[in-house]
Amino acid sequence: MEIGPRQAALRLFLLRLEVRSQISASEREAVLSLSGQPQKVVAHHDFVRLGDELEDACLVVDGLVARFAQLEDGSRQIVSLHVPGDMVDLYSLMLPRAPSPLQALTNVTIIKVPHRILRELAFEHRGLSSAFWRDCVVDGAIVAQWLVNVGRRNARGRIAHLLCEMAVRYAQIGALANGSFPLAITQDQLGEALGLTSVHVNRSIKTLREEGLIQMIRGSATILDWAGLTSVAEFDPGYLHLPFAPERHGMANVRQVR
Amino acid sequence: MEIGPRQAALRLFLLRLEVRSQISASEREAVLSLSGQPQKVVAHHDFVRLGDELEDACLVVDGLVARFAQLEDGSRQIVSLHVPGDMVDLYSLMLPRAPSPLQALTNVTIIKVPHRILRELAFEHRGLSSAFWRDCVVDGAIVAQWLVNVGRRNARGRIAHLLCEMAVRYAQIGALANGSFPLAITQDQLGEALGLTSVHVNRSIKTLREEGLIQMIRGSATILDWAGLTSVAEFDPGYLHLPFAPERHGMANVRQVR
DNA sequence: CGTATGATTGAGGACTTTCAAGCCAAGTGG
DNA sequence: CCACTTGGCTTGAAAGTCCTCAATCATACG
Repeated sequence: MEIGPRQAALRLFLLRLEVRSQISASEREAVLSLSGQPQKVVAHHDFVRLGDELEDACLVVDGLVARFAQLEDGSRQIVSLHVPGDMVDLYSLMLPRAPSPLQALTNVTIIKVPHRILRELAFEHRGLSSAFWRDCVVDGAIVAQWLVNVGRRNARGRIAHLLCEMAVRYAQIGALANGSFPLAITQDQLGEALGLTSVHVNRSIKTLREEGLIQMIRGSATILDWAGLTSVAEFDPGYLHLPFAPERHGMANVRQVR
Repeated sequence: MEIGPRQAALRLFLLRLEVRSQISASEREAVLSLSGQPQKVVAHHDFVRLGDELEDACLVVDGLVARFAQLEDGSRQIVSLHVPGDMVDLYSLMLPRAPSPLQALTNVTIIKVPHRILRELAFEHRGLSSAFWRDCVVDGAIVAQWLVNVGRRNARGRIAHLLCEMAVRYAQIGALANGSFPLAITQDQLGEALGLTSVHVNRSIKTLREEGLIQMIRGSATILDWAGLTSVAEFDPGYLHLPFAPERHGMANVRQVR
């Protein structure tokens, strides 16, 4: 039997909940039977605006979604990135008035899952209530790591750290192979996430490339030297609360001789 | 009847929960009867270390507490600041293995509230469960704002924004009067919070002072021109989810003529 | 094939850091 | 009561990182 995109996204969502929390069989079923029709959003469209009164949370089915803030001069700071299986604004259950807008960085498919249903689930199932709460907390911990990244590292380190994080997160959804994962993000958007200009992002990527650590072409990132990159980034994946074994993705934990 | 420091801190904690969530009378009583003896921590001491297995959450009774991250070179990034009435690591209910260390920036009094008791409370009282969850989410939203601050604003703007935020938070606990509040933080620590060096913090504070916007002396910050400062900071208090009326604290919303 | 979006590179300037020194207020001990 | 110490604040000069402006290049697409 073929499974649709909705089912696939729900499985990813469930899988991540299970990695971080204890989920019972009935809770598992409840999550997998969540409703909501997939809908498409074109690249660069802000599909949630600041202050919107939300009645649904967005589950990413396909593509890359960003949560961001915008200043008066129009410049943006991306505050989090979301891959398929992420419930982008699960926190909106607690803050239905959107505290940050959401943008589709690429063409995206999302499912709007009604708050009402999520609340019912959390009400009926203690385990899911905790799991949702915990996921919100982990999301916060990731933002905190980004703050450390932007506050303390130089451009090269910031990019390295982001790439490490995204590699682990793409591994979790089975989209990391031979060190490559589909990071469909422009250098402009990377700059918005890292507190840099696209020009400087470009130069720093060049440095990392010349060091033999990474490669980035046409929406795909490849990590050539996991040990080297994590060392540059001072990356410790603990904060993601995901299992990760680099050697299972063609990223032998051996620093190349240069 | 005199109330002890524990009772005072619990009242501040409860007050903030009530501002952000619907709390029933029985829930109110339950919060106020939380146990835990006050204990003192001397300035600069890291009283929670990375990876500690926690069995309590820390409620600040007095002083200023910081959550931070430390890099290999010893440099630190402060990720959040906590004033009296804040349950610093409420999130530890969901992540008992400390994801960030905690430091006393000043001499501090805290109460360690057992997770067990908080869990019982959340289990018995739906409203408290939501309130705790929501508070975790708001804490995350504050960190996200800090990320925007560090990622997008220059030193002057960052300091202005932090001062605005802390003014609102001190107002909430009744510690803002005539634009002054007790921000007992060194310029070194300010730098650690804002991704700057203390030298540059110093120069930027000087600028703000010369512009007639603020004054900072001996552990006390004074906002001389609220409108001017919020304008420099592009500050919008919404993300704090606290009530705030500047004119009630001797901070008329009128920009001074310079 | 022209157009558009994103990547790349150069040059100059702005903001921030580093290193170093001096200052000031508060606390300590003789 | 006063030298002495200490932690934190202040300032100067030089260097470094990152930004701005601008032009060129590459790739995809209608």
